[in-house]
Amino acid sequence: MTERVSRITASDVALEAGVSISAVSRVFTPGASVSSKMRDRVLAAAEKLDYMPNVLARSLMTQRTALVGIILANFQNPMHLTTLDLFTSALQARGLRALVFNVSKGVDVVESARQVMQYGVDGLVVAAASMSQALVDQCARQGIPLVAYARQPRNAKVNVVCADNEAGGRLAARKLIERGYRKLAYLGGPATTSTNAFREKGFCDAVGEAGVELVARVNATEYTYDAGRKAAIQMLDEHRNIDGVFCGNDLVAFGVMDVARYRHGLTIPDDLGIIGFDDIELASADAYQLTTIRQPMSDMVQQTVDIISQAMAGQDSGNVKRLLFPCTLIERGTLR
Amino acid sequence: MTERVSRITASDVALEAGVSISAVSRVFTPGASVSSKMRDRVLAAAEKLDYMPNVLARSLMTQRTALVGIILANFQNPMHLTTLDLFTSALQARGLRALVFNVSKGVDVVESARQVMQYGVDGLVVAAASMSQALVDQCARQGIPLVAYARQPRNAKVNVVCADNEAGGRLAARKLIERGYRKLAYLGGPATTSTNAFREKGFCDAVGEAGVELVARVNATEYTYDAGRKAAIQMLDEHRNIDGVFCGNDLVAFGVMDVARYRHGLTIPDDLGIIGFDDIELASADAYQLTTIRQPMSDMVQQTVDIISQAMAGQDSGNVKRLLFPCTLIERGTLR
DNA sequence: CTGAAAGCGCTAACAT
DNA sequence: ATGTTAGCGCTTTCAG
Repeated sequence: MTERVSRITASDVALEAGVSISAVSRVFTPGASVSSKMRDRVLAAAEKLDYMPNVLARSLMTQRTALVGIILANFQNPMHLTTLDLFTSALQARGLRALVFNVSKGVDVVESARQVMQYGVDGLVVAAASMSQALVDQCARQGIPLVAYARQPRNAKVNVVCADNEAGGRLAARKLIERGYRKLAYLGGPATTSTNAFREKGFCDAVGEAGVELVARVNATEYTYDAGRKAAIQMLDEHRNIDGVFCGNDLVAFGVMDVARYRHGLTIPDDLGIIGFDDIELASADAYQLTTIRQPMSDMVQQTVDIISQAMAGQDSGNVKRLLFPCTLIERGTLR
Repeated sequence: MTERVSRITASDVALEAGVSISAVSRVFTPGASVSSKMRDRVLAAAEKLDYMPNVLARSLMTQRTALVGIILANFQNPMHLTTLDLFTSALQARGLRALVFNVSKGVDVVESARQVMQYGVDGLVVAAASMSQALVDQCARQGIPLVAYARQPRNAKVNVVCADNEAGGRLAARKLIERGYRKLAYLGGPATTSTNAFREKGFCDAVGEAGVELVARVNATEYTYDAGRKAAIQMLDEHRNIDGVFCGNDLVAFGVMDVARYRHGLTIPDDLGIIGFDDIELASADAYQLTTIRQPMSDMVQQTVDIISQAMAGQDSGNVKRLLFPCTLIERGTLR
């Protein structure tokens, strides 16, 4: 019984307005060349029939879809809701749409990328996930701008927008040492992630250079509270003398703090100093008051979208960009 | 210098394999009718040229895009990262893709819906955002399945998948009363949201029916920690005798707990009982150990995707579905 | 400024 | 089972 009326097309509007199809097309094409008389007639007919151009059909001719693929791993880290928030907003502000792919649960990044490319995306951002040479090549071949977001791949031929995690690690080390902590530990995120690698390197290098003892160096299996808690239990049980720890992210830091307080009865920041990473909303909660390192997410996303839209506009300088954004320490109450 | 090679098309493959274009098309069409000899030749050529069919061109004929629009407000509530996680996964599992729209910051839902429809989406889910009659009508007219997710609109003519928030509110009230709390308060989310309205109604009704005193009835401006904290400061300052509060969500509950503990020196659960909503990861953190109400998100998302894909398959019974999912109480440490 | 005609990459009858 | 022929809804020369 459902009257399955197919969508109104340009020719319907043309008929209604008594003009040609091309006329309709021109009215709906930004850089047009239409008389105001024509525009009014067409617009009236379109309004009446509730017409909207079919972007897909259009893209077949224009070779532009205004679609930007976002491949995101790690839907566990609450920070990435902000990532998606910022990306969708920034894209929408430029008239672009986000085609989101989830590669969390063992989904193949390369396969996802292939699928996303079948939609003729005008750009691709791979956020917090690794990517293959094949993917990079394919994008290059098809002239699709590709940017690795919040990731520092080894591959030199791809745009990178990322926090300067290594500098962030050094910053954490310097601050801990400056405040008198002398038995330091690193409790990072998954060993496989590039964020972990750089934060760890920066931290450990700076600790070593200062001649301070690095008591432990552990990885949580995920960037989550539970994983942080589990890792902390093991680490703190084994090394009772740790007095300062730099954590892979805020969630992991919360896990460490809870284990320290509720399992070992330690006082923060006197017995144990803590630094996190990301500055999520709850970092400022009274229960944690976490001193942490913030990355300029807004700027990073904006830059990413800029790179993509510039490349789309053909203002592509051709050479890839590697943008590392400085992190800042947000002082709260977990350092003495 | 960049050799802007346009994408490989079916005719390129046909040429390479020495067959017709239709043959190529058939090989890449699931319900095919191709000899294995042909399939091999085409596949070999496709492989060699790295061909992938253009889904947009295809959808022009098939009238299917495999695109499902997700219009989401409230990118502040960390629970919705789970929402997006589940939706993208469930859609991908069915070969569908998520076209995500952000209507957080004063973006018009109806306008977003129009834009999303220009992409010829096969389905539309409006998550945690209000929708207009116009949108409902337009979807109906074009035969696009539409479901309101985590929302209970007044409009009767739209599919609804939502937690039974009213029952959840009653559950909270009963539990608080059962544990001996007698000066109750409701500290909900934004007054404009349907979730708040139903949770509030259920809670207040049940409190009233039990003849227990409802001391305060307040709304946080957002479903966030900060908003919860602000509202709690005011509420707890004004009403010192409150001994039990049901919160709009877990984040708000954290705010209330922190104000109670760190500003008023109250002990939870002895001086004050707390119940939250959502059961986010941190609800189980040692620092909070929040007793809360969980909605079956997985089931809800699965049902939503089912409704959409059934409608797409034409197995549409025609009548709209209104599914209210039961909530369950997760006991931790904020009730005596 | 406007209309006619060709064609974007693909699928779906229709023949063979 | 395969090739041929028409389009899907739109943009874009090209004439006028």
